[in-house]
Amino acid sequence: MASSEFQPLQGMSDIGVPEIWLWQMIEQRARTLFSCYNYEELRTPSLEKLSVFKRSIGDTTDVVQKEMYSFIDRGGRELALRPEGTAGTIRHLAGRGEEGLNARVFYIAPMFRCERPQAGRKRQFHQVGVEATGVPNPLADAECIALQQHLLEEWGLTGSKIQISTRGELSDRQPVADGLRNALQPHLSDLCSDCQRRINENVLRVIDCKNKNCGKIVDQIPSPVDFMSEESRQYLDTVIHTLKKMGIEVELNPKLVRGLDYYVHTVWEITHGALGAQNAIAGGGRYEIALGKKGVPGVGFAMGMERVITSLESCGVTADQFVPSDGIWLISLGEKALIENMKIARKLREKGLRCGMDLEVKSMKAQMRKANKARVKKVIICGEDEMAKGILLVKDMNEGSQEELSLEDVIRDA
RNA sequence: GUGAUUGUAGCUCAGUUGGUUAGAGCGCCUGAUUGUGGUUCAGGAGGCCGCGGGUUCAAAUCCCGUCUUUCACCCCA
Repeated sequence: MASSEFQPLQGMSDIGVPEIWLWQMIEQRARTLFSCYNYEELRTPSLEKLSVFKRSIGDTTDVVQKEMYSFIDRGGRELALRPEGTAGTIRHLAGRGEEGLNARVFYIAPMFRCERPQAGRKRQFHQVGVEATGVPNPLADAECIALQQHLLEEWGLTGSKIQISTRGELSDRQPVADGLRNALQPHLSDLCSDCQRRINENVLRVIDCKNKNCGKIVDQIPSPVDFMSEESRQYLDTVIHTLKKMGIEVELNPKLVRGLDYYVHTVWEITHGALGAQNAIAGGGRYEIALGKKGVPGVGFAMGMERVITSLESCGVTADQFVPSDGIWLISLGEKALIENMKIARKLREKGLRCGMDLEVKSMKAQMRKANKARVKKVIICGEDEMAKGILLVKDMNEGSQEELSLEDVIRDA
């Protein structure tokens, strides 16, 4: 790409042939599966009031504080491009009253985060996600994880790992934070400088610090789950037990930390080795989102489509496997045949057949080459002889055989 | 936001210590006696050397800025 005039913005990309075939496969199979699980599609606007995200994702989270595209519009309103799908979805469902409190919706949509691009991280990226509202129920969480695992299977992804943990109930937060702080206090001087700061701001972050030294210390102290109530631990056990019965393998990881404020109870993450530093292809959890005086409880997940695609490619699922390869190419020998073929093409397309042709007179050789590139199954040759005889010469591109057929025969065979 | 890294044909990339008309492979187009693709052979088209400035007799090559690529930190999907 020589000139920047033709480039999209930093961290954003155009998606076309050939990758688009993979995207289409992913979206088609997702829609089909969601319908099997009784989820309906919901499309919310990309742009929302800033407060929608501040309140549900959390005012102090990095996503809100430093990653959002937010701005003041001409009317002086504070707006933001959505950095994730849950907040807008819940905003919508909360407005639907009672039926919104017991709904199942899915979305496939672009999200925006103004970060420095990196492997598996774009400024405009795409998520497929679901939200199922309703009071906390371990079976709902299990079903949600099962759906997600099923989806990965449909796409043909292998080698992914589901890690699960819990954040407990709201009332568990304080005991967990206090417990961790107390446990870490004796090791304070051995923690990295970031963690010394985190211990006051957000203790949970110490738990998943990548620093080796911090990791060793964290291994010695109790996990967050140990400080939670009996009920919270029981809830997680039920989720894991149910999944086991359903034949779904998950790995309990008490050190799993999810950054968004709205999570309560079950949280999980799906990772894949092909990814690099950003190794999570998906994340999910149960949440309780406050909107006005209402708290909307639910469970949901989001998967990063770009990350799913790099994972798929690493296990041999690539775009060229989904190239359209049926269809017909019309070859016209002479001006009159060109017009005749326009008429035939129209008829074939009315029957739902993929059908292409050159729109100017070219050599037969050139037209055959195009037919080959278009990967069509059959070629119809139309010239003076055929028009005189009132038939079409049909060539099978794989076998190389030719036969004379009527238009009706062609339509029936295809 | 911090630290690295990249930019030359549609694609993947060469391009010597600055030196004349910037190359290759793939792809594309045209042909190899009548109206037949994939293979082969011959020929051809196609470059703001990311952009702007500077140094120099001379810059794809050196310097500065800017945009972009890729990667890591941070955080997340």
